[in-house]
Amino acid sequence: MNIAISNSSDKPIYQQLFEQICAQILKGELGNGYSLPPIRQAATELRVSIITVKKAWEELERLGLIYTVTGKGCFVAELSPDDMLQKRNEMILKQMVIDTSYYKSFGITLEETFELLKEVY
Amino acid sequence: MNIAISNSSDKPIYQQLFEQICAQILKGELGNGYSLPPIRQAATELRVSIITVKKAWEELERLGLIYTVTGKGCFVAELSPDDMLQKRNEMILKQMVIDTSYYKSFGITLEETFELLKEVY
Amino acid sequence: MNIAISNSSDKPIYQQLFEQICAQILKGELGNGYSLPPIRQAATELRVSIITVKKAWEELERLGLIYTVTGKGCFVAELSPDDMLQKRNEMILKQMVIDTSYYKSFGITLEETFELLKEVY
Amino acid sequence: MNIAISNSSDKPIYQQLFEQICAQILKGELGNGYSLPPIRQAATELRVSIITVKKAWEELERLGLIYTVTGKGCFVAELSPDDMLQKRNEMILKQMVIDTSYYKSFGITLEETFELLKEVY
DNA sequence: GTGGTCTAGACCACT
DNA sequence: GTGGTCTAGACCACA
Repeated sequence: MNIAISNSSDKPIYQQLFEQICAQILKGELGNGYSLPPIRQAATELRVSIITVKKAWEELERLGLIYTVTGKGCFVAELSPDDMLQKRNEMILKQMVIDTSYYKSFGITLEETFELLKEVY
Repeated sequence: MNIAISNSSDKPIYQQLFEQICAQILKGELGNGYSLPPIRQAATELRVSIITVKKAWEELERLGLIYTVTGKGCFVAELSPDDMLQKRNEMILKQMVIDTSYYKSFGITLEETFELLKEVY
Repeated sequence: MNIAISNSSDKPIYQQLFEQICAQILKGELGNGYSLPPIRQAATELRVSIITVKKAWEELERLGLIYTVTGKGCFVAELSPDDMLQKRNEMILKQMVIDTSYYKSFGITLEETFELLKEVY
Repeated sequence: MNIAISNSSDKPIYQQLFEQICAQILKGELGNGYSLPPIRQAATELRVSIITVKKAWEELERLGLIYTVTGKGCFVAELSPDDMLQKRNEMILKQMVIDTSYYKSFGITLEETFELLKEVY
């Protein structure tokens, strides 16, 4: 578990939690069947409420990235590398549709967007 | 004034207003010195609160895109095409830094990002 | 709003809330655009926590039965009678698959199930 | 003993155990006087806790489907085919009352329920 | 010990 | 006033 929480961010804490673990799973950093820390322990370590952790975990479960077994813990779902790549692109695309609609509202072309993107990377 | 407000969007209404007018100005659609409609009129037409319109106008003024003449109204600032292009890129870049940090958290490369971006456009 | 909460039930409160409002919407008792009571008011009236109401509302929104507008309230989505009927059957079928797997584990036939069902109705 | 345990199910494990053995007894698959495996052995084979098995066995005994002879083991009670059929229907009916109350909350008729039931079977 | 749920009260952004 | 979020502490069922 390597999570960074920012209180000053405009993103809700549970969202930050969700995104970071989601990214780690889809990067393959947390192997299949990996056991996530107990929500209470995670809450204490990250200095957030149990409910906040739970909300992030629930979203992960809804996406099929983890599964929880009552009384035992939460575990990373077993996904093939292909599944993971596809799910990763799905998530990024979904966000990209929103992001680009903003860029496009300024009348920017795809090529110009590429140019700016290169600067940022 | 050609504005589309969406209640179902997760963006606040004043932000939607701000972004759309901002884009129109920087695309050159609203010429120098163009007079924005009075706040009350805009609020009525768009069926939003006066406060909401005020907030959007204030943000535009803060960026130097419009200026207010008390008792007369709000007008589009006089910007050269170069100024507009630069300001446009500034605004897009600023947002792009945030957007790409999300993409990068998944370990995606610049090339892969290009690929996905093409799909979206 | 005509909701009955039971603390002794084995179902979580937010689930009871969700199911009852869901049923009322799909029965057409709450017309399109009907404004749900503010979560705080609902919480007070039903003597439950804000968070509990919120959780039920979230589930309703996830199913597309209501939509929330920050600062304004929550409203019943606009669904055609056909949409409602289909969604109703979807929900019942989903539960029925679980229920019948239990019946079938006893080796009961469809006809015998009908007989018992008649008794219950 | 032919039992399938699912961790991903929302039903507690002891409940799954209970239901499956119960069904097997009432289907007549486990004859009168059949000796259930010792708790420890069952726990090992099914990879569950002894406590979990114990809980399931207790529930079976409470219903009079098995009886324990201290120091010897647990045995399937002697029931006539009629007793078994009646007990089976009792158990199914009890669950059906709960299940149908959910269906009925959507305003569905008995006939419509039949239709959906046919699809599921 | 684990997850599942709930409460009461709080602060913030938006309209 | 509305929804959105968060905390701290609590009780329960399950393994």
